[in-house]
Amino acid sequence: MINPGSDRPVFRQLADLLRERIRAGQPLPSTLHISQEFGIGRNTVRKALDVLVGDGLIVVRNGYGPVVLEQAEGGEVETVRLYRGSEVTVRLPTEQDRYELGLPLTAVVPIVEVTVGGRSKIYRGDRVRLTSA
Amino acid sequence: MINPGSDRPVFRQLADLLRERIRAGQPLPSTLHISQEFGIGRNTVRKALDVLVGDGLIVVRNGYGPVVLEQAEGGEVETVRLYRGSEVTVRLPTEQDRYELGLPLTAVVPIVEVTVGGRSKIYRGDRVRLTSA
DNA sequence: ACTGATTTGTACGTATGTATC
DNA sequence: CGATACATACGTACAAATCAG
Repeated sequence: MINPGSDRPVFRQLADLLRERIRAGQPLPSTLHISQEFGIGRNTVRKALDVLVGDGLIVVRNGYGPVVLEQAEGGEVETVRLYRGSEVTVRLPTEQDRYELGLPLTAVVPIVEVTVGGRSKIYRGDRVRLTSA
Repeated sequence: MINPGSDRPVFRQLADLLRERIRAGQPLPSTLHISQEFGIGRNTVRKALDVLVGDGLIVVRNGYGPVVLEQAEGGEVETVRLYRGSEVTVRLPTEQDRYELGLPLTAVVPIVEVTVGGRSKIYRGDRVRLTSA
């Protein structure tokens, strides 16, 4: 299963294993269950989950278990049409952006903000393509 | 300085303080120094640094101290009109992007690529604003 | 509305490994 | 080679959010 002496860190090995489970359609148990199943500290399990959050595969909420997201929306690139008057700005994620998009602290991902008619919407820059309609 | 009983987590409070120091042009000492200065555990300091890494303010390397990156501040913002058929993608800079834009190796800046009619042009994401014409 | 159990969030400490100087 | 500094991983504890009854 997991080799503690491997070159690849435990939390990455675990993330790989959990990724396979998610791909197989399985839900994720609590961090405590996972830590007991693999004999790994809960902190390490949490770090593995951080990786999956960064991949857009799951989200975690306080007091609630990990939630597996739809894989179609997970890594797919969304195409957004820009109508006349749309404005686009790009930035690195603010704390608010990370909260809204479920980005981990260490993920460096461009944020795209599209504003039209005073309303704005943000996207992960690596998962959006804009076309001027 | 830092209020452990605050609603705002310690690592976020610390991240805010360190962000101000970076803005003031100060370098960051080691995690051990920071933890001793503020009386905070090193793990918590490390998490605060994670916040700054995610913001693109610093980078951390194994065996080396935190490195404050150069920030794009005060640069002029260029407005680019997107005509019909334009496509926009966003990414973090490749080596080629850095060469073309003269970006320092340490600068973490989103790159905006505008493609129209097979020709593409890249911009620094923090110095460009796109408007759909 | 309240209680208790579960689960995640935060924070501490400690130890060891690895990279850099 | 030794000293410094970050990376990983363990354990522990308590707070906060959620949920089931």
